[in-house]
Amino acid sequence: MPELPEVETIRRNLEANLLGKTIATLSESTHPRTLRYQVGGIDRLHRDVVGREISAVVRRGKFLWMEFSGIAQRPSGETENTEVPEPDSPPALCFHLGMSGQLRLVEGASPGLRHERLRFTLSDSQALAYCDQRTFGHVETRPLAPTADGYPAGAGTTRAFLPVGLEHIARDVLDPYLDLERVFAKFRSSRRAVKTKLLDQGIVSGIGNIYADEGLFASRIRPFTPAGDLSQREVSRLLEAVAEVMRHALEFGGTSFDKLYVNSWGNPGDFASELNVYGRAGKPCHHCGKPLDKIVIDGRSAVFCSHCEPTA
DNA sequence: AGATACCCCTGTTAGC
DNA sequence: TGCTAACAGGGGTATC
Repeated sequence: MPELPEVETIRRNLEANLLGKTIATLSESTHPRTLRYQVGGIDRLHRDVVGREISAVVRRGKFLWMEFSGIAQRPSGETENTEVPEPDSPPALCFHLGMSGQLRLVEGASPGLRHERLRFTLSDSQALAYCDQRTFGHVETRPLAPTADGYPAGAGTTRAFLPVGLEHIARDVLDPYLDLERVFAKFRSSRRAVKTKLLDQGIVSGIGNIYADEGLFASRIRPFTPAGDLSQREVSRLLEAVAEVMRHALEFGGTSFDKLYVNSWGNPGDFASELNVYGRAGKPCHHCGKPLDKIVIDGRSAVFCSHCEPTA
């Protein structure tokens, strides 16, 4: 289940291997759910990406997108409709991996991977395969528009352009331009569980169930504490704890808890063995040895240590 | 606008 | 042993 560290691991894989390359072809077969947000369907996707040179691989929270250079390199024989001028900036190719999406770098002629939904072959015989077992993920092109705050849109770019439709996704917990005052205000004004607020991608993005539980444990805050009961200092400590766990996880290549997450080379991350609480309900706390508790908060499981997380 | 419920999907696991 | 039911997860949508 890819969260920020897993998506960032993939982003770095792709950035190191795709910059400057051109998308040569796009597989015709796909899964309808994968393209459910693609305006114009696969034909439009094809038109938006084939012949484009990848100029950046960008991430905000759990969303990933590729920017293309301005001039399309159409295969010979295909002509552009000169009645319609190229826009200043081509649409971005956007990915959300959901809980089982994978972006894999493979040989262009290699056989299809399990649950492969799309394949972009590249100018150099490589290909990018998009796989998704549970089809919670999606792929689509979106026009770019200036960011509301004027700062770079996310990790991997200095350009302040965000795909249209992602404006509601807040900056993530590792983003230097995250609006902390807004986060504090959103927490302060809510009676909902702090864990629920952490998972709200419109407040601060990139956090899923794993890193929410781990961050709460690290900052010794119980997940069901009403967000508004926390002091600004506590919220600040919590966000820093989440960020620290994520930076640590990034060094391990992310968390592969149930083998659904692998990097672009098909390799799992190594952070699962470092987890303190997620997936460890009933097992002894690594700090105090007491069995970890598991509760349900707003429909999501939450594992915590009632001894080590005293703030309630 | 915030809270809430529900939906999508499938491989794995728990329980009978 | 073999079946069914529950479960996991993120985010979009609809309703209040």
